[in-house]
Amino acid sequence: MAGSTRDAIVDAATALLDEGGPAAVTLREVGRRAGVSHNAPYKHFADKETLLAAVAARELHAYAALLTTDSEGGIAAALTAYLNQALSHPARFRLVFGPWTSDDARLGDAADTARDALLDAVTASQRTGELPAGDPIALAELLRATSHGAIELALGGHLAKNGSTTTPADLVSRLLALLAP
Amino acid sequence: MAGSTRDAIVDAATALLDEGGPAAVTLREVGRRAGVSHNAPYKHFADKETLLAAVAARELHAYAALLTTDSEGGIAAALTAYLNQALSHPARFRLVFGPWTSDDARLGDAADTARDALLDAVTASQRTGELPAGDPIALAELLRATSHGAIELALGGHLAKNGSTTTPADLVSRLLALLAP
DNA sequence: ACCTGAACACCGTTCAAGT
DNA sequence: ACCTGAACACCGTTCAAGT
Repeated sequence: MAGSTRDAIVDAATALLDEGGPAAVTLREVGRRAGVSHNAPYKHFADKETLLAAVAARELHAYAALLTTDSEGGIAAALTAYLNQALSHPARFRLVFGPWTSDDARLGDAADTARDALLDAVTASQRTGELPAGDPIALAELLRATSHGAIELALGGHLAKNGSTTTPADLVSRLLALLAP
Repeated sequence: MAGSTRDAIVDAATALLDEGGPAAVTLREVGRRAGVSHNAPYKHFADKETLLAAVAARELHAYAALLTTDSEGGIAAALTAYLNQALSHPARFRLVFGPWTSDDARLGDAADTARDALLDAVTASQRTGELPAGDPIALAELLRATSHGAIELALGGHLAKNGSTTTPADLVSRLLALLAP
């Protein structure tokens, strides 16, 4: 079972992150859950940050897969899948797009894969007329910015305040309506 | 000098946050810089999180002030000021809109003040015709979501990649152009 | 009311040693 | 090649005591 311990470590770290945020991810508890000693992770990852980078990379690949699968339903379906994944795994979302001191190569590659998947969904939707012509990169960046901001505001409780019942999906829908040719 | 020690503590925490991110804000270093012992902060704040909440509340008031002052130049000027403040103090931005386990009352009030200031800028711009009629709250939320997402992507290095030179200001400008009546 | 110094529990990381 | 147990430095927090 090559990499079985490594996988168990990443699984444990992801579960702890989901349960209690970054503060709950201690190498001691990770080791305990993975059935190894508290410093066995150092045989697989340089340090805690590199372990978290592996968790983030895995999540970025999940985003890429979602965007690819659901882009057949157009950009609206792809973005809906993106929002759902982010909102149901908030700690992972914040980890992925939070501050990274070291630039792990795997993490950068995973980020590129997710970005490319969104770009493909945008160009496909331009062909079907769901989105207007023009630079697809700029279009993808605008869609992503609004989606991320909506997610962040929702996670922080800054949305749906003072009688407002706005959801991230509402904000993205409105942007798509503005963009529609 | 009532509150002088307290101010020195908040100042030191803010400076450490700017210099090295949240990890650099240790109560021991805060105390050292403020000229007090490493646990004097506990006489002014319940714990580290409450101290950081004070830093965040202060920054939120700065956002509110910027939005109020520059809203005379219309929503474009107000949002430009917002982007500039966020991009020049990235760690504070992430602290303010990051995950909060406790809901400090001061922090909630400060967030409301900033949100109201943006809302005022929006309604003013609706009067001058810079923004279309319609629910100003929904409009403010859309503008804020796009601004926040653009800031987050820029801070994470996900913008201006692969030959793209997009800035947060570009994305917000594009949204404003789409919204213009 | 505000502050200090010692102490405690916990965590990331390193090291010598085992298989 | 992978893992363990002891050890070190550092941090948040608490406590008894001082002014």
